[in-house]
Amino acid sequence: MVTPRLVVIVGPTGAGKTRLALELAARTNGEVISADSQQVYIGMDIGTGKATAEERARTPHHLLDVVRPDEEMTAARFVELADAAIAAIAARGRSVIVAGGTGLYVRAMLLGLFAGPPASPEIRAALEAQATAGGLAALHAELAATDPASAARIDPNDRKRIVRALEVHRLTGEPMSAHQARHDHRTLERRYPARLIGLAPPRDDLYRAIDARVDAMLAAGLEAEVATLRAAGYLPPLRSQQAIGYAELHEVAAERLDRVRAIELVKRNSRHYARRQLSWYRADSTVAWFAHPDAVDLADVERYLGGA
RNA sequence: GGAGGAAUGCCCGAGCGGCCAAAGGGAGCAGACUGUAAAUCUGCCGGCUUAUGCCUUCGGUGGUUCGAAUCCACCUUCCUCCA
Repeated sequence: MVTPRLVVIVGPTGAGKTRLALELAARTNGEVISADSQQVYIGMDIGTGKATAEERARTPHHLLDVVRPDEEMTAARFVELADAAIAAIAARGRSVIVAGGTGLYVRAMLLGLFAGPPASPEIRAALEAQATAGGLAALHAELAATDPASAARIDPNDRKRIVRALEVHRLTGEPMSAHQARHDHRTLERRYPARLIGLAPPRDDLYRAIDARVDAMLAAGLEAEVATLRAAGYLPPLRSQQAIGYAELHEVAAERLDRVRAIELVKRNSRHYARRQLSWYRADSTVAWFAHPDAVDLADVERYLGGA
């Protein structure tokens, strides 16, 4: 059995990835896999911009609603689930269309992650304690001693990466950089043949679309969605509740932030996020960019999926 | 009509004779990213393609001074109080 070809649609929020994915799926008898780190959460529909129930009824979607908001989600887990979904779709003889907003997930799916250990809550807690006691600088110094290569690449202020690097070292007795050297993204072959399509509208249009999208989410009941999440006990310290649109509205619900200001912040944070997405994908020279979903040559993509 | 106060870079805002192209924040722009990634982190941000370099800035004009965003005068606009 041959590995299925993938069409992967990437780009910032609000660029029209979902729309394009849907069009492509309809046209090629395909199914959609969402490569989005927030759409995986059950009960977070409006704010994460998930495909609607009708759209999902028409076109099967995968990797949506796979974990509760209080569960851990990781890139590795995403890859497992995506692999299973891809295999299942291919077995049905349908085409696979990936719509990805989360760069790390897309890359992990295409290139894999180094064979390292999963996160260890105990070690992380110990490391965090060490950081609060001796300062982040002390942790970075420790990293410099055990894994100079990683220490050189990781900024002394980048707490999360310092912790992960130290964690990998403690768990495997080997520097993280050694693991990474064995799993070099620059030279690795893709796990699936894929065609990457990037959507990048002119900046002004993108920002306007993002603002409008936030207003539409609010109109669609984002606040009620947050209220439901709260009622279920899903509150901010949770990673899922730190998602843009949710974090700000939780603050409003807790009466710590003015609603109008919160909405401004959601828009601004969405813009910032869009920029980060752009800079992630721009670094990938294999992406073919289009300013608008309509600019994509669907027939050409269809041919690719057909094996041409 | 009278008495005070304020005008700073895209925005907010510090500065109150030299160390100021001017703190800090925001916005904007660029980037990093290998199991928290909608997270986390970095850089740029008056102009000059690079700069320990040059040029033009702190409402306007004119002064004082070796030297002014900082002091003085007048003008303009805004704010507060009295009438």
